[in-house]
Amino acid sequence: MVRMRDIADHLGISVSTVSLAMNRKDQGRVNAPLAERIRATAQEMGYTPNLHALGLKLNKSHAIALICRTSPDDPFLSAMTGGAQAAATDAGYILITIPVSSAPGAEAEAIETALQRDVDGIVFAADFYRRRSIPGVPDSTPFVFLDCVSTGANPVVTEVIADEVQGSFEATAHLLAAGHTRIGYIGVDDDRYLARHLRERGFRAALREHLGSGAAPLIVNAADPSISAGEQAAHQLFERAGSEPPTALFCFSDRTAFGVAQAARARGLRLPEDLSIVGFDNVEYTSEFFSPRLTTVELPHQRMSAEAVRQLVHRIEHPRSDPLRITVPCPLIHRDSVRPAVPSSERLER
Amino acid sequence: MVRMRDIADHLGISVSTVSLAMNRKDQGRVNAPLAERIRATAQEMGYTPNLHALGLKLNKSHAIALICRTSPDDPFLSAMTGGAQAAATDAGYILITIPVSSAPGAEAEAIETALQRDVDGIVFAADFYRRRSIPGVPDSTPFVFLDCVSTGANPVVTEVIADEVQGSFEATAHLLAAGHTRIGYIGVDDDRYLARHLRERGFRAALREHLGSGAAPLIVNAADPSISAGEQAAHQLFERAGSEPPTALFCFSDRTAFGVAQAARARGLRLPEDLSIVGFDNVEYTSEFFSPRLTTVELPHQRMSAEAVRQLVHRIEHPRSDPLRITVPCPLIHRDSVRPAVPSSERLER
DNA sequence: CTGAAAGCGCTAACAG
DNA sequence: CTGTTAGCGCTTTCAG
Repeated sequence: MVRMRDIADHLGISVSTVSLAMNRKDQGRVNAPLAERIRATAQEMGYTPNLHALGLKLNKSHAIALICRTSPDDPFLSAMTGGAQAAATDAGYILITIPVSSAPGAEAEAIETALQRDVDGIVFAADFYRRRSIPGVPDSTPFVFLDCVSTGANPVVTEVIADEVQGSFEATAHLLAAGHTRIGYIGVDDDRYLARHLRERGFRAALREHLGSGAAPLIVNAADPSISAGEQAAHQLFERAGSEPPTALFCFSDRTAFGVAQAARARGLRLPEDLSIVGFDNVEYTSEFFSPRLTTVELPHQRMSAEAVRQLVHRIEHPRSDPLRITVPCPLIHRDSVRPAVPSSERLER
Repeated sequence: MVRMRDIADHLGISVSTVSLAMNRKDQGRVNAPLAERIRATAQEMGYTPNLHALGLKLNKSHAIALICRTSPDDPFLSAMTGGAQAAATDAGYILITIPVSSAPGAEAEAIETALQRDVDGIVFAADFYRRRSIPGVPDSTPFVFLDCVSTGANPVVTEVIADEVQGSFEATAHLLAAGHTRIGYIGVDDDRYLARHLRERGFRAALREHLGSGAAPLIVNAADPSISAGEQAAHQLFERAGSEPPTALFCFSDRTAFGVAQAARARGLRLPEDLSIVGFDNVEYTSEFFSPRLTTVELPHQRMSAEAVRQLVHRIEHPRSDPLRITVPCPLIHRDSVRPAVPSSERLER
C-alpha cells in the first residue's frame, strides 16, 4: 500500500505538498508543473488514498447506507440494491446495505450501525409505497426516503416515489386505444397500500378523459393483493357486470392479474381473445410463467433507487439544498395479454 | 460521539487504561473492579468505537466484501445478499456488496475497490455453479468461493457449494416413494452448467438404488434451461417413450419444469393426475404462478452465502486454517405437483 | 496496576 | 510556492 509519504520521499518533497496536489487544491499554492509531476508519479506508483485515515480526519467515509426491510423473497430487492449500488459507485461512494428486521427496535439499531460506520448519508427504503415517520437521525446526517413519504403535507425530506397515477393512466389509456370501452378495475381493499388510491385515480382519469364523465367505472376491490383474492374479486366483478361483461381488466398487481386470469378461464373466457388484462409491478418471472405473457406497468425500482442515491449525494455535497419530491415514471411494458377489442356483433358470430 | 477520551476524563483516569478494559486485555493489568466500572460507564455514556481510528491503527475494517455478477433480474440475488448480510452482522462485520459487470477488467476493478476499503476478506460468488480461476487477490486478504470451485483438483481455497447430487437424489427418491417407476429426466445440454452432471448423477443413483441397475433411465437434454427448450425436450421424451410413457418427470430447473408442464398439457395430460413433476431451484414466485404448485428442490442460496461468510470470518480470525469444501444440502420442497402413481390398470378404467 | 507517549495516513493552518 | 506542525481516536509499548 503506497502512501503519500512514499511519493513525497520519492520526489524529495513534503507530504503536504503532495496532499495539496492530489486534492487539486494547488491553485496558486503549488506550481503547476510540480503538481502535475506529483499526480503523475502517484499514478505510477499506484497510490490509493487510505480511506480510514481520510475518514478519521474528515469524518467522512464516502459510504452511503441503504436501510431497508428485507424479507427473503421481496421481488424488488435486487433491483433496488442494484440501482443504488450503481449510482453510488458512479458518484464515488460505496453502498452499505443494512437490513432491518421487523422487530421493534430494529430500525434504531440499523441507524446506529450506519452512524457507527460514519456513513455520509442514508437512504430509507420502504418495502412498498407507504407513509412513514421521519427516522431518528441526527441533523448532521443527510437522508432521503425511497418509496415512501413523510407524514405531513410538505416534503421535509427528499422523497423518491413512483408515479403510480401516470402508470395506471397509461395502462388504461392503452386498453382504450385498443378499442375497449367496457374496462373494469380490480383494486385492493387495504389502506396500507397508498398505491391503491393512486392506481384507481389513474384508471378513473383515463376513463373520464376518453369516455367522458358519464360512464360509471366497474370497480371491485380484492381483499388483498394475492392471487386467490384477485380470483375471487374477478368472479364478483363478472357477476356484477351481468350481461355486459368487460372486455378488458386493469389489475392492481401482477398477482391480482394472475388470479383474474384463473377466474376468467374458469368462466370459459380465452385470454387475450375474450379478455385483455394489464397488471402492475412487472414482477420478475411474471412474464415468463404467465401465459399469455402479461402486459403490465413496471414499478421502476432500479431507477428509483438510483435516483434516491443521486439525490442523497446531492444533499451530502450541498447540505443547504431544499428537499424535493421526485416522481419517477412507471413505464408500460407491452406484452401479449392485450388484444384489440372486437365489436360485440362480431364476437357473437363466432 | 463519545470517545475513550471522554470516558477517561469522566473517570479521572487515562485513555490507555480505558482501552485495556474495553478490549478485555485487562487480565492482571487493570484491577478487576476498575475495569468493570470502566465498561459500565462506557455503556452508560453510549460509547461506540470509532471504526476509522480502529481501521487506521489496526489495518482492519471489520468489513467483508461480497463480489458478484449482478444481472438486474437474477432470481437468487436477494437470497444471496440477504444470507451474507445476516451472517456478517452476526459476526460483527459489515457487508459491502460490490457488483461486477461482465466487462473484461471488471473483476480486477471490483477487487481494487474492495482492497481500497481495506476489507478484511472477500467472498467471490458466481451467478451459477461453475468452475473458475483463483482471483488476483493479495495473499494477505482471505477469500472464499461461493457457488463455484477452483480449477484444479484439491480445494486451495474454501468453497461453499450446494449439494446438487443429494438434492436430485432426494427428488427422485420422492417420486419413487410415491410409487412411480417410469421416471424420466429432462436435463440440459450445456456443459457450462456443472450442475447438469451432478443432477443427472443424483437421478441415476436414486433409480439404481430403488430399481436396480437393470432399468435404462429415460433422459432427454434440453438445449438450454429455458421454458421453451424444456417444452421441446418433453415432447421429444414422450415420443421416444412411445407406448410406455413416464408417469413422473424430474426436471433440471423450474423453468424447464414449466415448459414440461406446457408440453404435457398439450398432449392432453393432466397435472398432477397423469404426470408428476419435480423441478429444481425453487425460484421465487414459481410456486405461486405455477399450477399445480411446483414441488421442487431448493437451491439454498441464503444458507450458502451465510455459510460462506462464516467460513470467511473463520479464516480471517484463524489465518492458518485449512481450506475446506463445504457442501450445503438442497432441501426438497413438497408442494402439489407430485401424486402417488396409479397402477396402469386403474388408469385405463377411468 | 496505571499513565505517558508514539504513531497509524492524512489534512489544514500556519510559517517561512 | 513549499515545509512544519498539530491532531483526528485509537492501540501498544514502555516507564513508573
